Amino acid sequence: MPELPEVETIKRELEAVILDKRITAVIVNNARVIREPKKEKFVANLKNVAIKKIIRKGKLLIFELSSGKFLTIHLKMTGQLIYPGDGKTSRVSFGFSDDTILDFNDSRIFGELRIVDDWQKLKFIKELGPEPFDIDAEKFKEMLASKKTKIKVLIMDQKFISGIGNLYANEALFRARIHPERPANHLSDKEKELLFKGIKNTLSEAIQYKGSSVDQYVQVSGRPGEYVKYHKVYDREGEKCFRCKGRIKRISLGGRGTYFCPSCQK
DNA sequence: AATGGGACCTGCGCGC
DNA sequence: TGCGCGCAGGTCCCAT
Repeated sequence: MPELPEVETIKRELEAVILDKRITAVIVNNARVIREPKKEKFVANLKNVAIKKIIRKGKLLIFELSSGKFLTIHLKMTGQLIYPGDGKTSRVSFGFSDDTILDFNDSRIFGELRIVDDWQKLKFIKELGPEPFDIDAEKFKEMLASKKTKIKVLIMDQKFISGIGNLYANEALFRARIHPERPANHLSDKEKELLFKGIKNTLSEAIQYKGSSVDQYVQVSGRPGEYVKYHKVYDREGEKCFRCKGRIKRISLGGRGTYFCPSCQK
C-alpha cells in the first residue's frame, strides 16, 4: 500500500531516470485507470511532450509536462511504476523517444491517471491536509484539539493530515504508546508531541529504507522496499511486543486492520 | 457533523 | 486436490 514514503521513493527514482524524456507512444491495455480525459484525448495529450518535473503531494504523483498540462498518478493500493518496463503486463505504458518504456501496473485497477490543466484545482488536492513535514508540534496540537474522532482514524484522514495510510498510522501510534481508539482531543500535550514525533520519525525512516514492500509495492527498479524488517506492530497479530512482552492485538477500525500492543499502548 | 459501511477490484491464503 | 470464501486497504459515496 503506497503511502507517503513509498510515493516519495518512487518520485526520487523517477527523477533520476525519466526527467526530460519525451513521450512518443502511449500503450493502453486497460482504459479503466484513465479517469480524465477520455482515452483518445488522454493519449493525444501525451504524444510528443516531455516530462519536465515530478511533484508529490500526499500520496499523489504529478508530472509536469512540456505542454503545460499535468499528468497525475494515484497508485491507490496496488499501483506500481516500473522502469524500464516491457509495455505488456501493464495497464498503461509510456514509451519514450529513446525506446525505453515506463509501465503503470495495477492488479486491482483502483489506480487513477488524469491529465489536467491545473493540478492545484483538483478537488482531492484542494481538500488535502498539510503534510507532517510542513507543520510543527504546536500546529499539530492545535489541529487535534477540537477533534473527537478516534486518533488512528483521524491521522489516516487525508483531509486532516496527508500522507499517512494504515501501515504507518499503526507504527506511529506504537511509537507514541497511544491506543488507536483514544479520542484525539483526550490526548495529553505530551502524548500529542510524542505522536507527532512518532509520525515524522516513522515516515522519514521508511523513506530512508525505500518504503515497505507489503502487498504490491516495489521500487521503480522492481526491487522491494526494505522497511518491512523494522515494522513493530503491522501484521504481527498474536506475536510478542518488542517493547514489553505483551501480545500484539488486531481490531478493526474504520474498516481497516488495526494492530497495537494492549499492554503498552494506553 | 461525525461515523460506519459499501463499492470499486484482483489475487492470495485459508479451511473444508 | 481443488474450490469458494474472506480479506487486504486508498478513496469516494451514501445512509444514518
